[in-house]
Amino acid sequence: MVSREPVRVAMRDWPRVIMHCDMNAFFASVEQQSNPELRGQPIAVIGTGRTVVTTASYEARAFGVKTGMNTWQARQACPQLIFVVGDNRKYADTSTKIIAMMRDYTPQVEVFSIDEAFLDVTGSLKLFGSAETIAYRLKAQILHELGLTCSIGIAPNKLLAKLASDMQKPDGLTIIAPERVAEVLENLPVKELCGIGKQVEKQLADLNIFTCGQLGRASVDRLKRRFGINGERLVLMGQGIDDSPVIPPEDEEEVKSVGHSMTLAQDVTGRDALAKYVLQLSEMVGRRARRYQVTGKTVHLTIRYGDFTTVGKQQTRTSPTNNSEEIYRDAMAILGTFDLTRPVRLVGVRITNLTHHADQLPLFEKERKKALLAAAMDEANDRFGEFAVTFGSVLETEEKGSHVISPAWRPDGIRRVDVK
DNA sequence: TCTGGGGTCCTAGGACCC
DNA sequence: TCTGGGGTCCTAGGACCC
Repeated sequence: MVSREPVRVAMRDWPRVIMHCDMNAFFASVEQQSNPELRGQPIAVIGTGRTVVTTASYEARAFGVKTGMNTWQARQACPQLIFVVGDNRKYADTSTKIIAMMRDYTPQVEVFSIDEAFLDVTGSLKLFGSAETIAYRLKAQILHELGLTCSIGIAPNKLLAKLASDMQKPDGLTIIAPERVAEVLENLPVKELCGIGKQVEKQLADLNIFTCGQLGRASVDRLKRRFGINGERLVLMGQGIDDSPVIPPEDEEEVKSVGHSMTLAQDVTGRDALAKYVLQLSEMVGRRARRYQVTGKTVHLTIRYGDFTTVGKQQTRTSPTNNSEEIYRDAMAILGTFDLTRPVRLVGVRITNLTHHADQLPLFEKERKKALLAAAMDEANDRFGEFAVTFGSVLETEEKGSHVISPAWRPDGIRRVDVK
């Protein structure tokens, strides 16, 4: 069923041959490669401020260090743990190199996150022999050039390829052939499928559905009543059916929202104290929106109180904007409607309802000046680093938007990998 | 010293218009 | 004057993924 050793599977008979490649402990492995002293050591990649473990090396995992632990918990699990503050640029650069290697085998590469990708290699089999050959060559190339390992799953669709890549870690290669699908899924807990989280798992358990086998045999009508339009998809997932295509970056849908949020170093009370964070976030959002050439008609502000209750409000404008000051003004107007006598832990600003613009300047003098000023500030920021120049009190804040990192973080340029 | 950050999609209710 | 229904836009919140 699931093969550890190479098996000669006649993949040319498969309707589609999909690979999923998942980098092993990506951030931690990159750090261990760039600093030999960290190799073989238990390390945890973290952010700054109130942070959690983003990635633990396999050495650290052996002690029970897990993603999502705070630093105190991680230290408890492994006293000799070495903490490394993550470096997004480094991971983005490495990721870009890996994507480029993948594109040597097929243009059909979907960047799922900074450390995961799907490849549709159906059309590449003739040239390279088999998907296994491609997988081995890709693994060897990534190991040789970057010193990194990955786990690869090969299956007839994305759902199963992703499941397969998860089955052997690190450095695995797992094939789920069409004729083995039913066997693999029969006793597999539903939670193992990508798309089924804790809540769906619980609701399925209420219906006495625990395994994919049971899910696949469930009544579509019954699941539709519980899950609405997702009911049918769930049954199909249980059967291992998934027709979703591999979508290369150039065919990706346009981005639908742009936002930033930050957990503050300490809980903060009061509008005035929060204003500078809202300002900084608005500037970050505006700057990125301008870089993407999008404007947003709706501004969202999110607040998380010290007790972790999270509230948000949105406000739709008469005209879309990507101007930091305008975003800031709207965000502050929303902020004023919340109870700010309670300690606030997190603040977030986001714009949605986006319009995508061609490269052009506004028609009216006032708007044109604003846009030119913003463009000049963007250029300075790009050259001198984030937040070197801004219109306000951002420089007074201690936290320079410490961009806490995540393996799912999409670096600039990854979304739009050049075809050439 | 519990609990990060950036997204997408879905639901459900209300306003408003035809 | 009263009634129903569909479409669109908006808002709040939550599930889920990395």
